[in-house]
Amino acid sequence: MTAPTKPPHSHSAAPRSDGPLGQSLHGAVIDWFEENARDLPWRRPDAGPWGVMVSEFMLQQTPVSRVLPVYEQWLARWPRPADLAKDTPGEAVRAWGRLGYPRRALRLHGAAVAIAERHGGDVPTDHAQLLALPGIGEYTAAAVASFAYGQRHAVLDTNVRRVLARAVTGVQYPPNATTAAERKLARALLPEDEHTASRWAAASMELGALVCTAKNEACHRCPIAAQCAWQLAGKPEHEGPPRRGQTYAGTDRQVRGKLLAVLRDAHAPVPQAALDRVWHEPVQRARALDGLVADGLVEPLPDGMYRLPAS
DNA sequence: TACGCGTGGAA
DNA sequence: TTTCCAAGCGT
Repeated sequence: MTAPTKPPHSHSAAPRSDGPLGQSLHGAVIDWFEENARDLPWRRPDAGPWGVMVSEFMLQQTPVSRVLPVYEQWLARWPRPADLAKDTPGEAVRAWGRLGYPRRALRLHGAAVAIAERHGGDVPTDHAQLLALPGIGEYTAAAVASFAYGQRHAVLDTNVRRVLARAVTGVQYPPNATTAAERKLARALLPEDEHTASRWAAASMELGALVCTAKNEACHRCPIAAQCAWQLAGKPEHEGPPRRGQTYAGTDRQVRGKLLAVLRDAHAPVPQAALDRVWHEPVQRARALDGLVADGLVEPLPDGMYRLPAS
C-alpha cells in the first residue's frame, strides 16, 4: 500500500455535544487516523457505495490481506450491483475463491439482485433498507451508511468493541457476544456531528485493527494510552471462562469446504464420484453435501451430477 | 443466546 | 504442531 489518505476536512471545527469522555477520545483518535490510516481501495473516493458494500461483505471474518486481490477482481468484473445481478449465483461463489464462508457470496449476489429490482440499481442510503438486504446485519448496515454515505451510526465491530472494552470499561476483551451495554456505550460516545461521527467510526475501527489488537497490543503507539482505563488499571488479564475457540479439523465445515473447492475448480457439472473422493466417511460426506444443497451453494442435477448454482 | 458457517497466516 | 484470530450473519 502507498501513502495514507488525507481527508479534506478536519474534525476540529465540528461542534460536539457528547460527553466529556468522548470528547477526550475523538480528537486524539481521529488525528491519529489521519496520519496512520491504511490506503485501502474501498476507502478511496472512487470506490463508491458498491465498492464499500462489497468490501464489507468480504471483510466479515476475513483479513484485509486476503480480501484485497479478490476485491479488485470482483469490482473489475461487476462494477455495479446490476452487473452482478445479471450473472449467476454460482459465478459469484466461484469468484469468491478461498475467502471462506461462501454463503456470503450467495448473499452478496442476492443483495445485488434486490438492489437492481427494488432500488433502481443504487445501494440504498437508508439504514433500515440496508438491513433488509441479505447478508447485511447490524454492523454492515451501519458501516455502509457511515463509510459510503457519511451518516452518523454506531459502527460496532470486533475492533471497536475491543477498543471500548479497554479504553472505557478497563477490561482486556469484550464479551463473546455483543451486549446491550456495549451498544449503549457506543451510542453515548458517538459524536453529535455527522461528519465527525463517521470519521470516529473509521478511526476507532482502524485503531483496533492496527494498535489495540487482540494479541500483542502496541500501547506505546496508542494515541489514547494516557486515558485508557485498561492501561491505567495495569492491564489486568482477562478473567473467567476461556473465550470460545473454533475447532475445524474433522468438522462438517471442513468437508463442505473440500466439496465446494471441487465444484469451484470445475467448469462443468461434476459426477458424484468426484465428490466422494474428498472425504472418506460417507455419512458425514452426505450430510455436508446435503447442507450445501440446502444452503443453495450446490445444485444437484437430474442426471446425478452436481454444479454451482445457475439460478 | 449459542451455534454453525471457511480459510490461511502468525505466534 | 497447535492454537488463535480475522471489518459477522442467520437461525
